[in-house]
Amino acid sequence: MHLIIAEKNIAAQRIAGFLAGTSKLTSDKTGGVNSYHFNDSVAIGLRGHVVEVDFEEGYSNWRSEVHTPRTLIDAGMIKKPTEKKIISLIKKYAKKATLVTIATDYDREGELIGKEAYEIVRSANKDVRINRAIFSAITRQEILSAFDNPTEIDFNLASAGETRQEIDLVWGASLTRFISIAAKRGGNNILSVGRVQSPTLSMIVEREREIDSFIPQPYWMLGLITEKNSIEIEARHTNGKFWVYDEAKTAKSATKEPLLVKEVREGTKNDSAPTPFDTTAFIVAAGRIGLSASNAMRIAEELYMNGFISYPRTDNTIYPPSLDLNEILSELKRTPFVKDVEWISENRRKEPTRGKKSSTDHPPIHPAGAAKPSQMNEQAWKVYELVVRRFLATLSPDARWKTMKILFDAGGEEYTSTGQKLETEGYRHVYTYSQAKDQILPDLSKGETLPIKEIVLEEKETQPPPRYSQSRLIQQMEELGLGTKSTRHDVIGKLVSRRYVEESPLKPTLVGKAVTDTLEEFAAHITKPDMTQTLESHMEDIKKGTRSKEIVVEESKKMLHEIFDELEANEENIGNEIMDRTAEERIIGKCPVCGHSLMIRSSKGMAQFIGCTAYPDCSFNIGLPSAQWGKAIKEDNVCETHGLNYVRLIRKGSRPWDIGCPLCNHISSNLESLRLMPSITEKLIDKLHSVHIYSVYEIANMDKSILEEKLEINSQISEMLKKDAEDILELLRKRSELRKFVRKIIPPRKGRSHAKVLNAVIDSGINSIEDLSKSNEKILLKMHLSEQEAETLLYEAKSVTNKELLRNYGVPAVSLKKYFEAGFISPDDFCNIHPAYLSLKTGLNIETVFKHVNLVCSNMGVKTPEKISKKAFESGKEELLSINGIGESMIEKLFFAGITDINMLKNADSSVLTQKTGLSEEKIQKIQAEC
DNA sequence: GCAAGGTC
Repeated sequence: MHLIIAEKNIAAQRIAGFLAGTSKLTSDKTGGVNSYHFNDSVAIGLRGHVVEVDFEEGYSNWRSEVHTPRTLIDAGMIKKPTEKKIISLIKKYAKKATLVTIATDYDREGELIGKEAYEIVRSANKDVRINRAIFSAITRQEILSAFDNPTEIDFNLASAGETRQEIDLVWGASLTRFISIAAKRGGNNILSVGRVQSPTLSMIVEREREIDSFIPQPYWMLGLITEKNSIEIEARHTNGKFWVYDEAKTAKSATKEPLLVKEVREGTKNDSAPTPFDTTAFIVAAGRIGLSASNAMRIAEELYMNGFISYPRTDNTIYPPSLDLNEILSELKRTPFVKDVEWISENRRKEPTRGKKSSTDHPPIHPAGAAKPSQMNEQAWKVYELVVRRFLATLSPDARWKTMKILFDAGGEEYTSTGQKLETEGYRHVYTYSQAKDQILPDLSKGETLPIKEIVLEEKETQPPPRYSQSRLIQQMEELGLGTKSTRHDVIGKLVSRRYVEESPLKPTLVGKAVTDTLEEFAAHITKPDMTQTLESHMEDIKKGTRSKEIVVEESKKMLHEIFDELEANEENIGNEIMDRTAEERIIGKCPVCGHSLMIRSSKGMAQFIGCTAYPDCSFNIGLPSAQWGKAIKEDNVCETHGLNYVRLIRKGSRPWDIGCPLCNHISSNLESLRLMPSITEKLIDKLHSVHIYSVYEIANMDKSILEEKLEINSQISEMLKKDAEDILELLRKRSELRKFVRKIIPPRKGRSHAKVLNAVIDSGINSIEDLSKSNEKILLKMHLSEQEAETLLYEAKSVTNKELLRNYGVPAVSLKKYFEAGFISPDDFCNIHPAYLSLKTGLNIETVFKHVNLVCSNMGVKTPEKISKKAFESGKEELLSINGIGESMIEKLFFAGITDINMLKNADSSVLTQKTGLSEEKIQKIQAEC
């Protein structure tokens, strides 16, 4: 059997399709992994890398005293399977295979992925022949030829890839751990370092430094406006920027009529049709139509999966000869772009345009199938259209512009004006993304004179360089060789999620700057693109066989050790420096009480709050929602009233929660509860606010004398306020308990949120679970509840309240559970139902039951029933059972009536007993007679 | 918990 292993499922499917030809092709799914069968062959797709490198066991604890970050440098490495199902399926087929062909992508990572597959095959089958098929496009022609002329795996090339993996892991992991530990950061706040991310961050930081240190220079621009045939013409002084005002002014005063046309230069300008899309060019073009890099890639991936466009991750800008451009064109006739396709067939250029980079991995991004707008959403359609139009543009002729440049003389001062007109539309007919702007000048001829309508002297300023946009940064990364076509856009996402940079345009945060500066000082190598460039050249040597992986890795490790010498000697400084510089990230303004700084802080667990840096001298603080709702971060906006930065809670995978000004939020969220205090007045609230007391909690917990002093009130009022505050706190506590309770029991339904039910409950004066338990179903039915729900809620409320009451009376929880299970849920049950019956139903010892009944009754002020000893109780029961006609079920009824022995039965009044037991008088008299 | 590289 012939086993074919491709890099991904779709590739396996398409390869199988081409190889099967007219033979029957079937597919099969095992454990979520597809395989494609034809003749005696099976094709399976990997999922890129199916194993990953990691450190051997024992290095997972970051804070280990023994395995410090430095020890990672020389730690052993293992390959961990990441796609176990795929691996086991490959092993299964490998055992039966007589030939295995590795058909992964034709680039370095593809070769490494191929080698990983090779090793998996070998582990299951020592002898099977394994060859390699190479192709740059999954077209029938290329695939058939690749399988007709197989080669061998290039182990040198794969080894170059492994070198990269090891160096990346060792540098990345050791430095990430070191710097995170030094700055005391863990969990979501680690400070990551890497060969690609750190130089990328450094570029953003460097740009920000240029912007910060930029000193704008004033300059002046001189221009004039003239006119011919009512067409206005603007002309600029040929000096360009005047750096000295006086010079500009002199030139302006010298500018005099007549305005003489000195020269008219006409020419043409070629406007080349664009080259085929590689990933970077695609991202840039998508950026121009308003898509972020990651969105563009996500959509392109979708279009690829649905067969509308070719593989979107490529470095190639030259169509391979095997790509049938005519076939694509005829396919596109079935799209709304049919008119453009027809135009191409009449105007097509001889050869398609070609870019500078040809690579072996995949063809440039091109349309792969016809699509209609109804098959996808609007954004996806925009992307599809872009790919189609770009493809058509690469087959279109260049555009041509007619240009005109006029030189004027005005009293010895020279001015110039340029115009342009699209002469040949060319590719612009189909590629409509940049508008062709004509700037038409009227016909002018040498020697002609014109009037000067206006002379304009404008003061301007030089501008700092702009911050990077995502696509500009991706272009820059590509130029420097950082990252790959598949990873560049992810790197930016990584920097954002580490909170090193903020998006659009990219701006470094304090953390980003601090980390970059530290690395530049102590580990400069990893902050520069040179590291990648050197690595690339070493990998080239490994591929050629002139250098070994071992030597390259060893050299790299040696260098990293030297860096660690410096780092470890300065660990404390490095940590303090980063912590100091990033503290500002959490300072949101001045403390209204003492003027020191207010800072976002977090305590153990999930609690977070805003506190004063002068604590404990100043205890001003504002509580924030728990971090489970999101981590509090400072925003740029500042509250006009309080001068504090806004705060927002961010959590992965959810929308951010905007708190706004934390003090405004604090005030408004506490106002309602302050107003619940009976003794409060609006005037008093203003007074409280003016001395920075905002919550009931603060009043309740504040020293009485301090409260008097601050509010200038007497002891009587302060006492009242504190009493009120304590009551309100208790009320709020109970309400919050009630909320939780209702939430737990009543499921939310459409049109009936928990909030709606809860508001109705509180509005009707129910403030605690206890209130609820004393309520009735009629009231509850008004609260958007069904009868069933009202009943459940009432029952649960009673049960919770009673349980708490009985616990307070001293009934132990374990016994309580038994009473509840038997259906005795209220204190009344304990006083009204005879202990004998309670004991029988719960299985609890009679003496224990008496003890509990005693506790409950005395607490409720009810007389306790007369005690019976265990011995008397048991013998009484036996006596009763010995009477003819008394069985277990009648014992239950007798116990319920308080009859526990023969004597009591004999002396009982039969009519009373009838009532209590529900038995007929006749029957009672019969058993009484048996006694 | 760490990198960068595949792919979904």
